[in-house]
Amino acid sequence: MMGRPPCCDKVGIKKGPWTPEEDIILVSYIQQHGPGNWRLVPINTGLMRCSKSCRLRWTNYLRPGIKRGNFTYTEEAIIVHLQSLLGNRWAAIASYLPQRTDNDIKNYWNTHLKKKLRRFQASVDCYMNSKSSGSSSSTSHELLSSGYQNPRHHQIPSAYASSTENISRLLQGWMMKSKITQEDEVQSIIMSDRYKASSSSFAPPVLSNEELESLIPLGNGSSSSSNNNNTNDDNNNNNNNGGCIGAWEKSQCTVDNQNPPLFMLEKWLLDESGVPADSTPLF
DNA sequence: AACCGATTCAACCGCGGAATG
DNA sequence: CCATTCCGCGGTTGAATCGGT
Repeated sequence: MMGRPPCCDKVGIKKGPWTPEEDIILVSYIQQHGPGNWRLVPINTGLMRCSKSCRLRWTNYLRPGIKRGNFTYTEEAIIVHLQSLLGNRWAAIASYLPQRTDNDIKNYWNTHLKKKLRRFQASVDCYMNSKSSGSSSSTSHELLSSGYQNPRHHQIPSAYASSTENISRLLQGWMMKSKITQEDEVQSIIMSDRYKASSSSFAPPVLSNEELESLIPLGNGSSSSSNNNNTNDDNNNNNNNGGCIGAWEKSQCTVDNQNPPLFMLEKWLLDESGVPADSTPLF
């Protein structure tokens, strides 16, 4: 026989939102067999879902250790930073934030951060124009703190989101039965071969919270004339030698005529998150 | 209270690379 | 190698929800 055995056939496949009953079936199956081999999941469980849908449901909502709800300013800054380095490689970005899924990060970028960036760019343009005409005495801080508020930023999770959290909680500890901490567990899941494979050629280090935070040096005003028009290919090159942090450092000193330096954006993000820009540096 | 546009986010789709025989 | 299938990723969709009028 050539190639792999055929996937589940597409006849009678159910689509749309998952029910709690389906979640329980999926979770208890994975509890017994572990994640992976998705082709067999609908066959063995009787779920009328395709293997893709099962994998997506598990990786994005049911697996233990997923953090839902509002993104912190630290997470925002990390995402902005990594997006500038890696482009829209959400899986790679998500590997730096083990508690967040690529889908969540992608959604958050598209619904929140992209708008913030646009407003930020507009503010900077406005500031640059007023500077060149010499007509304004506004500080960049005043300009960047332009009072944007997302009315739904503190949205309450839906009832069923809570119930999936509960299902996840039931699973806490099943995967690594022994003495490891929950955080270790999350990281071990993320870095298991299966999840590592999802990052394909990109294999970043898994960072502790402290290390993550140390990646966000705020208020560093250094800049150079280097160009920030990173292409994805450029970023891939950076990744290949594990040089992500090196590239990161490069971006720290990066500014061009179109794009403001990242530290300004981070400062602005903090402003918007209600963190006093001039308060004691967090890191 | 009812309508309507805007927003969010869970889920789907299509593609490309990896894996397999 | 080649054909076939699996798997994971990123882009997109659309139902649910929110806020304004």
